[in-house]
Amino acid sequence: MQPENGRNDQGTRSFIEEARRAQIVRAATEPIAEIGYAKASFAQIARRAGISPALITYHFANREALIKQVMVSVHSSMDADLTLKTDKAPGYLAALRGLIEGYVHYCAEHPRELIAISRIAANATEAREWAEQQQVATITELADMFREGQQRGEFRTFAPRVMALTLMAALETAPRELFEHPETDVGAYAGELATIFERAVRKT
Amino acid sequence: MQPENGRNDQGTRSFIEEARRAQIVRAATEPIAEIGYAKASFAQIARRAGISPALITYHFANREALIKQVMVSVHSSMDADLTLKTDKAPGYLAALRGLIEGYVHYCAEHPRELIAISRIAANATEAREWAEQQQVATITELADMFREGQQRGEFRTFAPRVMALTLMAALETAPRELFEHPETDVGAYAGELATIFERAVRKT
Amino acid sequence: MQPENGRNDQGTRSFIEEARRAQIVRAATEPIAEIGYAKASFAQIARRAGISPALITYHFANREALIKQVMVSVHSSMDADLTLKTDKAPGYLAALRGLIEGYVHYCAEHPRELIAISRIAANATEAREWAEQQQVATITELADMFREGQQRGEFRTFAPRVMALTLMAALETAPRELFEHPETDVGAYAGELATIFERAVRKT
Amino acid sequence: MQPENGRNDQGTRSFIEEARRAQIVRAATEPIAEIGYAKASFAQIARRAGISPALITYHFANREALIKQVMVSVHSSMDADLTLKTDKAPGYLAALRGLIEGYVHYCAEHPRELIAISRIAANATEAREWAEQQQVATITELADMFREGQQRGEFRTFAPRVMALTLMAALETAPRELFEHPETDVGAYAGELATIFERAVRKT
DNA sequence: GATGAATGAGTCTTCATTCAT
DNA sequence: CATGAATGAAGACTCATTCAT
Repeated sequence: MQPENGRNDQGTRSFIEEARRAQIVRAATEPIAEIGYAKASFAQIARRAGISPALITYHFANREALIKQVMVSVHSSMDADLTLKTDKAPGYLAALRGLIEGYVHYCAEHPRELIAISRIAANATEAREWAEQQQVATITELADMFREGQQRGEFRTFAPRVMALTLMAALETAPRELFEHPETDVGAYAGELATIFERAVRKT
Repeated sequence: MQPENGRNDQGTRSFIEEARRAQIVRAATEPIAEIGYAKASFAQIARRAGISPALITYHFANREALIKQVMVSVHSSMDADLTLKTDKAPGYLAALRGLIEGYVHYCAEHPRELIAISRIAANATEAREWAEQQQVATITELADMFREGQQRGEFRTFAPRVMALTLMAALETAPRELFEHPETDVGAYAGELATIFERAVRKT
Repeated sequence: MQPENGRNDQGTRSFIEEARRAQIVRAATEPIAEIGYAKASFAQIARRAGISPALITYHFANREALIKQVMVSVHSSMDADLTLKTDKAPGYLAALRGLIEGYVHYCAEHPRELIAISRIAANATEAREWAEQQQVATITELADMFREGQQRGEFRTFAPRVMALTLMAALETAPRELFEHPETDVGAYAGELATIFERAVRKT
Repeated sequence: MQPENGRNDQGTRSFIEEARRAQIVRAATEPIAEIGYAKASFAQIARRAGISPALITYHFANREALIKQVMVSVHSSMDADLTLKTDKAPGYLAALRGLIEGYVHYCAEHPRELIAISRIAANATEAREWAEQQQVATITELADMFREGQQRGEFRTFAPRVMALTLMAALETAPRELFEHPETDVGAYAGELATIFERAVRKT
């Protein structure tokens, strides 16, 4: 009998429950990144996790739910990592550079996760909607940051949303480049990218 | 029976044959853009084209062949359109601006096609390989353009490949934005994007 | 509009009609022998005949009808050939030898036709029924021949039907052997086979 | 999901797994014998087995695998049965008679199985290859037996291969005759057939 | 908690057959 | 007479999902 997908009466999940879910989510990431969303079947994922396919359905209501959880997990662990690195920058220009370099380095360390979520975003309807909301939020945050930078006089006048979109796009293209060209000098890549946007936003 | 996938002895296709192929390719574009590559089944495409699923197989050897043709068609009509608009720019900075603005305007006119090929590129093996070669070529061209601009002294010193990747990413994000926010002022979007890269590459 | 499958008001077929049918039947034989009954599609047959698949349906009511005609044609041309060679044997033993040797030589000359009909017999229901009637007739004839030979005192006492079945089987296995082992000495094969049955039927 | 076609880590199959496979193989035999290899679809077989077509794919990698298993199973159970009956014959003539009579009696008991494999052998590529190897081996064995019998002086001089082929053909025609004429006196049939070959091989 | 067995819905594809031209 | 275009029925096969154990 299903545990109403892992929640008991208090809506919480047991420890072991949570551990299994995490294991499955992790096991799902690689096949998606490597053979694509469509071919990453439960059979594939289960084999990699060393469990039976039926167990996936036991822990996740359906495929969409699992896929969405992959997105959520990758996003949240990335957020956790990046929040540590950025926050305490001395100004907006510096914060921008910090953000970009932090993200690029994160990409270099977790290429598969990020490729997986890009694959998911291109396919899974429900997960994409969630991701789009996230993205809307992120873009809004970035745009706000740009706007504030402009108000403080650190940034020139430009359309914050266009800049935010462009930055997002530039960041999201990093994982694949780093994955497909592992010889890339990550620090240089990060620095160049930061410089591009620094010049794009700064006055003069 | 099959017309050996549409080629007669001279390797040509009849007019009606060509028209059907084009119709099917067009009909395939929308579902791919809207519900994703994986769910755009023959049944979906055929329903939208008002034909039977078997007719698709009659005109295309298999799914991959259809999908690839979608890519090729979109690319070639885009190339045709863009080639007209660009070429005769008076310098590298102007060429860059012309390229960006031209592309953005094209996106505004054909958002579904471009979204479709981005979805395909994220999934279809054979079509992706073709698309990746195209992309590699495009990036190389862009990088070459940047390099030449540097040699002519119009551009500052920067890593051409990183700039090319970033530009590609920025361009490829345009269709979705314009599709999802139809109220966007296309001219302004194009101008802002061009300015971003202008500042990113120019000296001073 | 269909010519009621090639028959005009008098139930006859025009010359050209007949020629096409013969051409199609001939063209059908080889693919069946070579790639098997199941894979010998109209497309295959039509390509080999240099006509369109639709024309086959135009001349034959359906697949079964074509297949059956292949059987009928092969049988009748074989009968025509063998009748010439056998009839005037001086006795039953000699007739038996003549029959066997004639058949084996015919196999050596027309292996594909005979392989084709064996393939058909193993599959096509309607054609098989016709072939079985033929076979019943042939076996009856052979059995009658054996019975007469016994009455004339040329043959020993044995069950004519079992002998007839065995002879049929032995004859029908010849085409494949000759086709797969083209180096076989046909005359020797025919002689050995004739001797086997000679010894099986003769007195002492 | 699929049990990697029925094999667990030790390469073994569970009892229930094995039982289902056997059931499916049995269920496949009849349609093949009755309506032919080509028309014995998964749907047919599944209906007769009282299971869903998908379950066949669950237990067998693909159609070829199932078909081959039918061949293998029939052959092995026949071999097991015949080995018991023959072996201890006092001489080559007696062995020959024992073989023929044993086989004919086996045919009388399992006509459908033997008809099925003859149908398969005429069609299925992969299974046919396996069957042809078996047949080649059998013919070689028979030919060797004849050759030895000649060396021992029990048999007259004749071409062993032709005799072996003829015997094979005679044996393989038995199932159909016994199936279509159930009133046949099996013992008489077997005896007559044995006598035919006895006379064909013996000296004098 | 976990799984092996089973299935139904859905995939692409093949093919004989139809029909307007 | 002949065919290119088109289709419906059927094929094997995939896969997320269910359920008894």
